[in-house]
Amino acid sequence: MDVKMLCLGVLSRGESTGYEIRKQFEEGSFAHFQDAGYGSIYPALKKLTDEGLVQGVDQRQDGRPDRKVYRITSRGRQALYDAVNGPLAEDKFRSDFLFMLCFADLVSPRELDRRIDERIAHHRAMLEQLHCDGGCGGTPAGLDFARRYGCAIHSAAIEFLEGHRHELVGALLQKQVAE
Amino acid sequence: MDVKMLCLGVLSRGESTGYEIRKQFEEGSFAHFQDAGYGSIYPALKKLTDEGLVQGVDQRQDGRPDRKVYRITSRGRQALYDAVNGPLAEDKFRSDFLFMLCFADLVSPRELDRRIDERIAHHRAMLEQLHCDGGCGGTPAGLDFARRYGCAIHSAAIEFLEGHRHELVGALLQKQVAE
DNA sequence: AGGTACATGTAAGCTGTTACATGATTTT
DNA sequence: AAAATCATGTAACAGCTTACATGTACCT
Repeated sequence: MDVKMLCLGVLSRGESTGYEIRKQFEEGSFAHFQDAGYGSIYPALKKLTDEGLVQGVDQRQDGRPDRKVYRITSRGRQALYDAVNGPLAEDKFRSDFLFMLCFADLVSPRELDRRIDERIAHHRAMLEQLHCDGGCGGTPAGLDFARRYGCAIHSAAIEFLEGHRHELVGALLQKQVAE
Repeated sequence: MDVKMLCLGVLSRGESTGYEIRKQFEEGSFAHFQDAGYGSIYPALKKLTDEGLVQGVDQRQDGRPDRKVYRITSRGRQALYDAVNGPLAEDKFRSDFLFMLCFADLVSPRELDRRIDERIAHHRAMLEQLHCDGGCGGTPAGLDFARRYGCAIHSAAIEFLEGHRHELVGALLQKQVAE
């Protein structure tokens, strides 16, 4: 799914602006498994407009910058339907943190410990975010399932890191003494 | 970390060819959190050679195509050290599967069920792969930790999907009946 | 006879990131 | 007075993917 499809997905839940769509990927229900910045969202909305999948209407506001509210078209809904029912690309996951862990022997145990703390804090923040925007009755079942899936993964990560960090740091400290 | 650093990481564990490095990202210890194809590995090795971080030696083989064996240099080791101790980019995770789940109401319950089966099978395959290449005594502590981290995450994903799939499919079936 | 594994590389293209440009209003 | 929020967009660049080009040997 490219940024175009992601925007279409957000717009299928209701009209929105480029700025608001961005927030969905930063804080909202999609934040834990997708990402997109202004530099990809605005061009995507333009292309979607050219293809007739969305329509944008300028809206004047006083005190605030004008904004352009986008709405999905019926052709847009069809395109989303096709994409969701078509073949899906495999997950892509890249983690500098795990890469660093592979070469943990190059990092001081103290620094490693700090980084693991930071990492756990990050997972906790994600968990809180995911717990926040859930639960309200009107949420579609699939969206809520994806949210709870995210909770499960982040919880498991925290549990693993808290349960096993000492083994890693311990092993590295011992190695350091041996040298 | 770009593909250059990934190659440097693999080469820090011992000399290797482009072809073999690729396999590390497809089946080996890095497969669960990084990815790279020939089209990015070969150019990366060339650039690393130009920068003096690796050295490549041509090796003739009979019956098989000649190959070029790369070895990390001391400057290469320093560069890896710097990268691992420097600031790390945040994890990047994009999942078409989770995106599809968000719009599960657009997919038939039957098809959804099939896709969840497939997904669970995929996680099981990853788990098996991760269990395989682990455990041998000589593995550095960090590499093994990253491997077990992967096991924890994939296990949690399986557990969640098996434990909650019926709620999702059930909700969608009910909705279908209601219409 | 056809598929897979071995093995290296290039070129074009697609996608997304980063930095820039602009500017009012509200909060701290 | 400074920083954050609201708000849209472009241009240059970096990075990775895909397709192409080439060829042997082994397995079914």
